[in-house]
Amino acid sequence: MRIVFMGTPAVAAISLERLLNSEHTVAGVVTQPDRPAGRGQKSIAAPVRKTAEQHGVPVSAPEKVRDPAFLGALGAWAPEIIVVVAYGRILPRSILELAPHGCLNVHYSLLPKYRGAAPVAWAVINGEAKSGVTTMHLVEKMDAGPILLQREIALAADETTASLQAKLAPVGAELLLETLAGIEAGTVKPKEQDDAQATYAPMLKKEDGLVDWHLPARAIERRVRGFNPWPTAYSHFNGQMLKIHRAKVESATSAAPGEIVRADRDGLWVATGEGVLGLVEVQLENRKRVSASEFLNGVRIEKGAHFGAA
RNA sequence: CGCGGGGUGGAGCAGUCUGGUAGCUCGCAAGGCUCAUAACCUUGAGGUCCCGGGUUCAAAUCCCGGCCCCGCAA
Repeated sequence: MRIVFMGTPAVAAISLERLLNSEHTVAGVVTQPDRPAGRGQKSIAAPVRKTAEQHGVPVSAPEKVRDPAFLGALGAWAPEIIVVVAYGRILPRSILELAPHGCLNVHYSLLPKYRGAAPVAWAVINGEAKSGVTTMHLVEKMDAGPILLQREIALAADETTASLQAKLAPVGAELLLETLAGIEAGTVKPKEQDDAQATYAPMLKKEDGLVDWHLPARAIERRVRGFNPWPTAYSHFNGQMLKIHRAKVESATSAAPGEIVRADRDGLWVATGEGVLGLVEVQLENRKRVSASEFLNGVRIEKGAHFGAA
């Protein structure tokens, strides 16, 4: 089929790569404009743009998706179907209805669960045993379109958003091809979602990473994994921000949430609302990430020291 | 020119403002103690204080230039 691909981050680039290596024709690619990023002010190109350019596929990166010039170019590519993978923008009806087969979306959850911007992270945060990928037709309501194909995947006990993302990306690329083949053959039948079963996975914010020590240790540990690689779980120690990259759970406790109950070669143990959280790998602001024992080598822990109060 | 922090024995850090014998925790080596131990005690090895200039009687510390790392913000 003749396809226009819309996407932005690395996960999307993997699907695009797969499409480019298939029998389908990618007529054009749409991605987010390069934005100044990084420590200096360097303009960083989105992964999808890099992939497209490596393959010599024309790229459009409109500031506004309703820009008439862009819509004209999109129409000129004459797609039979538009494939959308983590593009990062709500598409207007004019685009949803532009191609004969409409817009096909790859969503990284088992819809109707986890509709929204951060389905992978929330699946980890909520301690789900399984997640997956869903392909569906885009409609105007967020992630509510009819489902085409779906595939499950089990989460590991130490799953992070980063690791799950990495697992899901190739599965999504594969499911995308299957879906396209099914559409061509007329064998996949759209199935309406049961809206009553829908749950939402809102976009994460920087502040979400701030650890609430009143939560149970196991909940905090899941958040540490869910917020990896972004925004990263963090707390405050001696007035400085301390990121928590990895942690583990221990049961017993009898101290105020946030208080350091033990600091030895086994790690840095902090009391929570329920149970004790062992910090395994941390990073003080402006410092490199280090193991708990290395961190403790350089800090002096006073009796009653605690996390939380900045 | 987005804001800011940092580069000190193998690791993590203090010391830099108020120049003058390089310090702490850990690791490592040797010895001791112990039924025993990642425990404890003693001793020891190990450092171009990122690089290059400058100021000074004297620079980890002050000044100029460079390289590298990191946090914030995007």
